[in-house]
Amino acid sequence: MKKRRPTKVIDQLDREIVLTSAARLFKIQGYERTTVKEIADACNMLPGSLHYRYKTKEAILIDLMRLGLEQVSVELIKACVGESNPAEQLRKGINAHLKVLVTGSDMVYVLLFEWRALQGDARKEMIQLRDRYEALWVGLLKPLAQKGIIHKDVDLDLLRLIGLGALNWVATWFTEEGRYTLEDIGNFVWRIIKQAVVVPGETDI
Amino acid sequence: MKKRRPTKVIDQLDREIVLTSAARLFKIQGYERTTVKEIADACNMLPGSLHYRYKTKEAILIDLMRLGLEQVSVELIKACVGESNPAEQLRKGINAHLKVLVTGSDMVYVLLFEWRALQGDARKEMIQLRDRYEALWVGLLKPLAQKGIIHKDVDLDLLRLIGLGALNWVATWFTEEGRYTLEDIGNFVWRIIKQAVVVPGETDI
DNA sequence: GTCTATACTCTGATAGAC
DNA sequence: GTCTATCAGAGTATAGAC
Repeated sequence: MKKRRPTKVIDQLDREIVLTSAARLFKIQGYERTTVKEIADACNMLPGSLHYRYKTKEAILIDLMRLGLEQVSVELIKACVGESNPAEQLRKGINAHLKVLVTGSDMVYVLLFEWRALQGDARKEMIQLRDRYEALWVGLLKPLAQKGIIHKDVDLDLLRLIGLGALNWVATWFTEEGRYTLEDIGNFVWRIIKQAVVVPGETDI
Repeated sequence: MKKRRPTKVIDQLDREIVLTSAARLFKIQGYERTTVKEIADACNMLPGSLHYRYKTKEAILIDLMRLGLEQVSVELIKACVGESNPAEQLRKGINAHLKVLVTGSDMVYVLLFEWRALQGDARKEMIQLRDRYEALWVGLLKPLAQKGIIHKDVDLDLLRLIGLGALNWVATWFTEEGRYTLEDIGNFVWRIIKQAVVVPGETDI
C-alpha cells in the first residue's frame, strides 16, 4: 500500500497559496482590476487548475475574507489571552488589530476594504462575519465598563465603531518609510482613549 | 443678433449633472463595476454625447474627485468662518466633515474611497488634493495648540490623521435608520477629542 | 487533477452621418 | 453638439483531452 499525504492537508496548503496570492493582488490592484489569470500566475497555476479549486472569482474573494476574519480574530485573542489587567488587554488589542491589518495578512485588508465588491447574499454574510469580529471587541470593552474602568456614561458601541474606524483608516496612509511606526500610532490611539474614557487611577486594577 | 446663454454656463451645468450621476453610481456600485453606458443613461444622454464631454471614464472620475474636494473644502470653511472660539470651530468642523461625507455629495465619498481606482500620475494628483484638504485641518488645529487649548505634547499630525480616519470610516456603516444620528456621532467624537487633548477650562477662550 | 483551447459576454472607445 | 453603429480588446467561465 502506497504511503501518501492525506488529501485534506494538500487541499489546505493549496487554499492558503491561492488565497495569499489573491489577497496580495486584490490589495494592490483592487478586486475588480485583478484577473483570474493573474491570480493563477501568482500561484504558479494555470487558469484551468485554479478553476478546479474555485468555480468563480467571487468564490475566491469570499473564501479569502473568511480566512482573513479568522486570522484577525485569532491575533486579537492571542494578544489578550494571558493578560489579566483589562485595560492592558485593550491596549494590546489595539496594537494587534493594527499590526495584522497593516503589516500582517493582506486578507484582513481585503476583508475590510473590498466588501463593496460583493453583492446580495455574499455581502450580507460578510457583514455578519465582520459583526462577529466586532463582538470580540464588545467582549473586551464590556468588562472595562462593568469594573468602572471606563466611565459609565460612555456609549460602548460608539466607542467600538469610532475606535475601529480610526484604526482601519490607518491602512490607507501608513507606509513603512513614514514618520510613524505602528507602535507610535497604537500608543497614540491608546492614549486618546485612555484620557478620554478611562477613570483616572483605574488602569492598574 | 440672437440672444443666448453663454456657452460656459451650459457646460458647467452639464458638468454637474454628469458628475452627480456618476458619483451616485460609483458610490453604490464602485467605479469599476459602473459602465459608461450606465452613467450616460443616468443623465439622459447617449454614450456618444457623454464621450463628447469626457474622452475617458477615468477623466470622469478625476474631474469628479476635483469637484468633491472643492465641495468638502467649502463646507469645512463655511462651518468655521464666523466662529471666533477655536474650540467651537473644531467642533463645527467635525460635524461639517461628517455631514458632507455621509449625507451630502456622493463625490466626497468617492474621493475618499475610490482613489485606489486611479493609477500613476492621476493617483498622485489626487493624493496631493487630499493633502490640500487636510491642510485646512492643520489650520484649525495649529491655533488650538498655540493658544494652549490643546496640550503641548499632542502630535497634531497624528491627531488629524486618526481623527479624520475615525470620521471617514463612519461612511462605511452609517445608515439613516440606524441607532445614531450624525449629530450623535459628531458629538461623541468631539467629546473624545475634548476630553483627551483639551486642557480643562480652556474651551471657552 | 492538470492543461489547452475557446466560447461567450461585456465594455470602453471611436467613426462618421446628421 | 448629438446620435447610430460598431470595433477591438479583455476577461470570465467552460469543455474536454490527457
